[in-house]
Amino acid sequence: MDIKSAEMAFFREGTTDQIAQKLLGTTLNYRNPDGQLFSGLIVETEAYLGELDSAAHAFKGRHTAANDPLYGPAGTIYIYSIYGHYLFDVATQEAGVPQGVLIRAIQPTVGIEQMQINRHQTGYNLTNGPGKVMAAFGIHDLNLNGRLAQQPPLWIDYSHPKQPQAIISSARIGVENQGDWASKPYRFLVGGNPYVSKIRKREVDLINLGWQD
DNA sequence: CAGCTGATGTTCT
DNA sequence: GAACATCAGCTGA
Repeated sequence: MDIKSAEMAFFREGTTDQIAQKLLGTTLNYRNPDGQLFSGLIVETEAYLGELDSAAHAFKGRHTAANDPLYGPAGTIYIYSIYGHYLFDVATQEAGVPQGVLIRAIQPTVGIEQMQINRHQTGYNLTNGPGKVMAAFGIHDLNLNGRLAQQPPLWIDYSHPKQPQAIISSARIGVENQGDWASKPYRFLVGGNPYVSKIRKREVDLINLGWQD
């Protein structure tokens, strides 16, 4: 199997909720037009299971210009704008199956100073929410919508994932009134990591940040 | 720190 | 003109 096949397999291997969990501990990267690199460990994801999922953009097969990337092959980037913010998703199944994973939070590792400038914030507030991640990277448009997340300039590196001590699941955020599936446990997070959105201070692991070793 | 609320801009009706 | 996979700033404790 060549590298391209291996990369595609990562996203197609398993159900979308399994992929959402496998993405925890992998690295999200972005190289901006000035050549600056931004990286962070993915610490929170949500799975959206397509046509049957009442909380998903593709519920009942809804297919518009805006959500078209969800129908692309595994690894297709789906950027969605909401309330003036931009959110990053990746399609997880074969073309025509509109399932995907929303990246909700990262633990920054590279480009932190520029992220602080882009966000006008410091500390855990830098990237502890889906709109905050894109803003930290300086992405405020749909330019990379529909591109592949297996290659620069916006890509996921899953070659040496960091291992969570524990993966916690809960109901997804912000979809409370979106029907029967709203309460299903399709949100996944690295237990104890301080960059997880809405985590309480007393639940944070300040020694290992929720990672093994 | 938790909880509430107004601002926000794109998409679809 | 409504809906929305959000955020920051404010309040009260």
